[in-house]
Amino acid sequence: MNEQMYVYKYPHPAVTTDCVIFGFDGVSIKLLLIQRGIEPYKGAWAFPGGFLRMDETAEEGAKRELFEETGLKDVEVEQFYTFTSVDRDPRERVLTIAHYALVRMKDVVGGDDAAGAQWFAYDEIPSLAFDHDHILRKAMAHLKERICFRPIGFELLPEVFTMSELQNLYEAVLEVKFDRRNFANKMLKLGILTEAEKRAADAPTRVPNKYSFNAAKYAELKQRGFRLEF
Amino acid sequence: MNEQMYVYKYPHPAVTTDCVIFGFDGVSIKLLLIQRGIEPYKGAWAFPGGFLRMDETAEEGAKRELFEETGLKDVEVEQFYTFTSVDRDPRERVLTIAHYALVRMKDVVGGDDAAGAQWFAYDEIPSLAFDHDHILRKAMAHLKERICFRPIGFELLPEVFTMSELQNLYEAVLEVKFDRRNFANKMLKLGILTEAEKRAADAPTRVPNKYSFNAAKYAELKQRGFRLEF
DNA sequence: CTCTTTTTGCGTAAAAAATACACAATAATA
DNA sequence: TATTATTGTGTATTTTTTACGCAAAAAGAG
Repeated sequence: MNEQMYVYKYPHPAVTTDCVIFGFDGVSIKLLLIQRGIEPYKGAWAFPGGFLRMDETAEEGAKRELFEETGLKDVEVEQFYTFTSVDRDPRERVLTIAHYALVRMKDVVGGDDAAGAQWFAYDEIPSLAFDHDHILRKAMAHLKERICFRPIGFELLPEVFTMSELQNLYEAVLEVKFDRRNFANKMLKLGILTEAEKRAADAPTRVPNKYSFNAAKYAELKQRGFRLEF
Repeated sequence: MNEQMYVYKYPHPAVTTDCVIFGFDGVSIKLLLIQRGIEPYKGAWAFPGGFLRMDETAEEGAKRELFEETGLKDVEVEQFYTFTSVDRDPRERVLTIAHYALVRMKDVVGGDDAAGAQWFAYDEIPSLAFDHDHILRKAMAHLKERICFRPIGFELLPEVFTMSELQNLYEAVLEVKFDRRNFANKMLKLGILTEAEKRAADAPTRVPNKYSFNAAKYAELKQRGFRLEF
């Protein structure tokens, strides 16, 4: 235990990072929360996160905390907003640099294990610690915007999926319904889908076609962006 | 002069806010810079900004610093990214919460007066202090994205303007050229333009039509967003 | 096991939107 | 005074979007 103190000539805020982690179970969007073990808000649910260290960037800090609290690693997190309300933390002035990430739900090891990390559907989220309700709303809005500019399926869906699953994902995020044929046409025209396991043409069995993402084209579109109009 | 010190149990970063201010002179996009009066980077050009106070949000701090350094007030600034590289400031660990705003150039009082604030065309910007080159690139990318989702003309153009001026603005930001008739059609269809000072139909004088923004519809579109495809 | 409901594959016709493009008159510039 | 650039005006063509029906198979209900 060391009693070192840090002294500055001017007041400094504390800085934390938080991670809003989105998943998809085939039907609806889920969020990964942890139950706080310490005060303040002990016992309340919150987004994984914690104090930034002096030798790491915000992104590095977000990834580190995410791993420590949920076991998730090798996740691309992206900063989306810094929350700076003066009284958002009862202890002292604390800013939080909020990040989000999309993950396959099965990649989270102890879904609801000892780690205390657990998935919640968006409309079943309990009251959250700090201003995390606010962060949640902003993150959701961010995801809604993002889905129209960059593909998001690769990170959220299993390797191989059906067109309906993809459509369900888009409908869940955007909260709208699409015509199934037009949706498929639009997606296929983007050129990021590969038809996987083509059914034998002679087999008249009516099983949904399976698709996977063409990683190269997906990455290119994600990089370059596009405009999806719905 | 007070010698007060601020003591924390854990190290805290310093936090600043910066403002990237965009203007438009009818031909090209301009940015408002100030010349630093103190070390580090004394004499170098930089975006207006400074240390966050403990009793203000980032947005409030950004506006305050902007006013102090350039005289600009009543400007809507919007946060777009927080820069957290470990060594971005030689003095100590400093994060900066970067904001941007669109203003009419004439609203800046002493354009290049004692205040030391001055407009620079994007491609004539000198080497900047800190990591402000980096901030600049990110801000520019941000503006490019934003122009496709929200109208930006109202903040940058004079009250009354011609269709060519509006087109020049879009071409300058997006670095492309449009067919003048198609551009006008697209803009008019958005419904945010009002034809100002309609020329007498009998006056065969070939002077450009003047437009202004319909503030209500502009605000609605800005709020709701849209998708401009070019 | 049978019946009902839902999902799937397949493609086209109609409507809407985007694009390319010409000419004559005026204003600005050389 | 001559040359160049800008402005107003509208249409034909191409491309994109949208709405939509049917029959077979799978899944679910009873």
